[in-house]
Amino acid sequence: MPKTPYYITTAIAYASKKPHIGNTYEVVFTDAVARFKRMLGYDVFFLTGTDEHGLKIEELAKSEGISPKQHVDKVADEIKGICKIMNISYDGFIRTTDEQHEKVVQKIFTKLYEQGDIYKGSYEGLYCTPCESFWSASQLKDGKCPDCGREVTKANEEAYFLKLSKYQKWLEDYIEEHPDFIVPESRKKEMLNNFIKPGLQDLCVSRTTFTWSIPVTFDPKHVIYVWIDALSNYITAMGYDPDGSSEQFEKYWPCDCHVIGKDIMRFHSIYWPIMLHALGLPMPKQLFGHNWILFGEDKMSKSKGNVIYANDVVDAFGVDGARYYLLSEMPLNSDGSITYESLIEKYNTDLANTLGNLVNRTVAMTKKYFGGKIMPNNCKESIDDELVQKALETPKIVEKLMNEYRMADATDAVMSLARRANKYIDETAPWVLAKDEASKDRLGAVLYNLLETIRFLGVVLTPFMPETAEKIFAEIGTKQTSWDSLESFGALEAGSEVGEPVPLFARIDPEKFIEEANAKMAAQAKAAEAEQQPEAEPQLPEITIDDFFKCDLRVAKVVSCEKVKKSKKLLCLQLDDGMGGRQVVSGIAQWYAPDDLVGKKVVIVANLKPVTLCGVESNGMICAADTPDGGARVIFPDSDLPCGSKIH
RNA sequence: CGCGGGAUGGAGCAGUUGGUAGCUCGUCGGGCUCAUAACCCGAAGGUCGUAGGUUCAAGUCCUUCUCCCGCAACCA
Repeated sequence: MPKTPYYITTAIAYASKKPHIGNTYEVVFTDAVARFKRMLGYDVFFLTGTDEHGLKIEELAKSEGISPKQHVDKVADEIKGICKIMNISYDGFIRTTDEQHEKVVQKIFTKLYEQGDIYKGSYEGLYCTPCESFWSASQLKDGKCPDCGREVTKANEEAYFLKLSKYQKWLEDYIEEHPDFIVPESRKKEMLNNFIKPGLQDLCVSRTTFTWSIPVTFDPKHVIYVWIDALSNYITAMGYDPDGSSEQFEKYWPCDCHVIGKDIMRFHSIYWPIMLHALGLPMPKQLFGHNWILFGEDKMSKSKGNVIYANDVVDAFGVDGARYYLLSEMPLNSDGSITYESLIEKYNTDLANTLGNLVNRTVAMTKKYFGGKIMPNNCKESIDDELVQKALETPKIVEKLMNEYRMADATDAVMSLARRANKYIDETAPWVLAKDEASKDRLGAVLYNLLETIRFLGVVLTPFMPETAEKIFAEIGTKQTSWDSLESFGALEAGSEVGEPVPLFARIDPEKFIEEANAKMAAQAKAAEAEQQPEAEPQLPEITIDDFFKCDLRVAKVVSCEKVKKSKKLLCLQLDDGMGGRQVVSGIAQWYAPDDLVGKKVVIVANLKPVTLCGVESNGMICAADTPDGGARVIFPDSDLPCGSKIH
């Protein structure tokens, strides 16, 4: 009987810079699923890769003085390197600059155009001529181009659009009728309520403002903009072709699971299904949106110095230490958090103490009492039953949990068996048995049960920690490593020899480690700070003093201040401006509590045209300085300046 | 009232269809010595965010409120 195909993918990583450990989580997660499915006998294809086009990469390459291709080659190599050190068992690695991919994407684009799903229209926006860029109103800084600060003008750009509106109803019905299509459930509701039900806007799928992308065949001044290019990787990599697909594609499509971050759920649950539907292809069976791994409470960022890369963790904890941590720490319903404290704790308690020490002490006893030879189990006692029972049910539990993507619970189920085995050693006290020649048979049986349980552990751990599993098998001298071999207790080969007892995981001293890690983080933050200096904002074009005097800057006192309801960023301030008072709304709620500001003097732009924000009128602007980490700090003038003082 | 998720012993989490509240870590006490000062046992510690309601019975269902988080909107 042919094996059932199973096709699983990660999102392709944007090849702009080296991914950190949080980004690496996805590929490790997917790898565990892929390995697990292979063990169950599926014919698995596991695809990952890189997304290599776009303006950002074009610009990055320019600033580095290399070609975009050179840049993405470098980053793609880094990403492949990470896969290698994390022991990722992908079957395919697609790059969107692969010739085959580019060719097929062009065909897809053309096909959609010819059948009327893509049409030519115009893209309305605010255009900055020198930068050749379009901006939306909300991207503008003070009404000017956020890049160069110059005036923008209303302009139309010719562009191609994908008709999402046409398929809205179909998509809504499809998602409602297939409750397992988008998991977890909360993400599905998010998509449905926030995007689909309010109505889909046709999607702009081409650009003329940069060139580092795939040209539109029939209109080469346009390049294909991200979505059609990037999402198609899942089918082009498998050999899809509108003119006739490969056997491989026919075999594996539709995909069983797209593993993606929650941030790109939108593209995968809306654009992708509509594209596929328009192409006449079946839907992927499932989209799994995973959460993020944060550093403590924070997002990782270079300026905070808390960026952890895969190789940092691997250097200290080994591949499997890193894999185990990522897989076992992620909660179901919220973002996970990585800290060195929890990393060390998990490593020491689960891997070194519970699992590693179990293997070590068992093998050591086998050496000591039987010269390393595995004795047959011909002396059973009822006290063995509980251990045997637990060993037999563990693979079934893991299977169930893995099918629900509950990694943390699955790894815990494995550890639970290891703990039970440690307890069994206490219950049977082999060192007591060893003292009496008459209980030699029983001693052999006890060790057999332990070694067999360890074999179970090894097999069941394989998807999560493949390298450790291999070490375990070598240490207990078994060739019985298949999932099927866990059907019954006793497949371990009596008569064969165990290996040398080598510790699987060396314990780590938390205090010493954290001290070093903190020093490293501080150094990283400092380096990032230094690196950021040259990136100072370019000075704006010259103005005259008359231009400056158009701007009425005043000192004002904050009389009262409160948060704007329904808004996370806005504070509403009542000011004494020496001119009768006014109300100003400011987007600084993330950095200032209302009480921080009351009574303080601030600098305002007094003659700014009033606007309404979130339903609240704002007459002016509070002056604040940008901070390197993207925050803002309000400028406080001397408190003895009278309200209304003019500033120049 | 924009949409959705969450609030469970010191910490991090699990609790399927309502029926004595669990797990890991930490703490305290004890045991063991095969082992990586590892392992095993026991104990302390929770009125399951708040206020009501349904029920013989609610962490689990309904409603109110408070606080967190995600998405959307919003940084004049």
